[in-house]
Amino acid sequence: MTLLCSSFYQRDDVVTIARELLGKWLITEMSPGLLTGGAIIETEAYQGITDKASHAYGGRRTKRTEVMFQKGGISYVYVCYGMHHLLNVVTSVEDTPHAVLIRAIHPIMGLEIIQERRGEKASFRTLASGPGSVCKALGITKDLNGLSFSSSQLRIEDKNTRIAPRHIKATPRIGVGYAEEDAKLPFRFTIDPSVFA
DNA sequence: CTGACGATTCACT
DNA sequence: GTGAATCGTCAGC
Repeated sequence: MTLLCSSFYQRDDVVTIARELLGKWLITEMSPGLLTGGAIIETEAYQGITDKASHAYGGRRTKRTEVMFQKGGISYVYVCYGMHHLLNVVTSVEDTPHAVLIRAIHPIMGLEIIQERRGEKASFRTLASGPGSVCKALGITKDLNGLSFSSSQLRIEDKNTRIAPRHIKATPRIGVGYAEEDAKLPFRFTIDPSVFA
């Protein structure tokens, strides 16, 4: 296993980072030995203060968004609709609040635990197929906000899975209709899970 | 202190 | 495809 180094996260081009996170493994260990994780198959880039879809748009710096202004390589976890946790990867350098939303993973490790967390009814395909369900599947809550992605509890590993650019689809982001012209930007990146079959 | 709303999910039609 | 659930966050008073 290989952790990503700080120079991966601290680049300024969040769109490139969002593309390159595809195929990397996101892994949590919420209690000792209880590993759950899988390969990232969907991401969205949020381009800091100039992006109307971003929580940091216009340089808005609040208690919640503070962690986005820190150095890249840590998590930004927040609650949406009062019930879902969403996980972001903070990128770029200090005071440049770029972030990548992890929207879906292909579950690989700790499948029984993931199924238990998600409930019996969830099919394999939907175990971690949205940003809220990714967090539920991996046990991610606000407790992990601001944590490094090189932690034992929360980590991203490079398994050297090569994703050909032609397998990456770029489309507009989900649920950001309020962002006016920025809502149309092709900042959502997906790959087909069959890559891992 | 208050009101409005959201980077969503799920059950149901 | 539609609508309800549900509460932390933040701007404004």
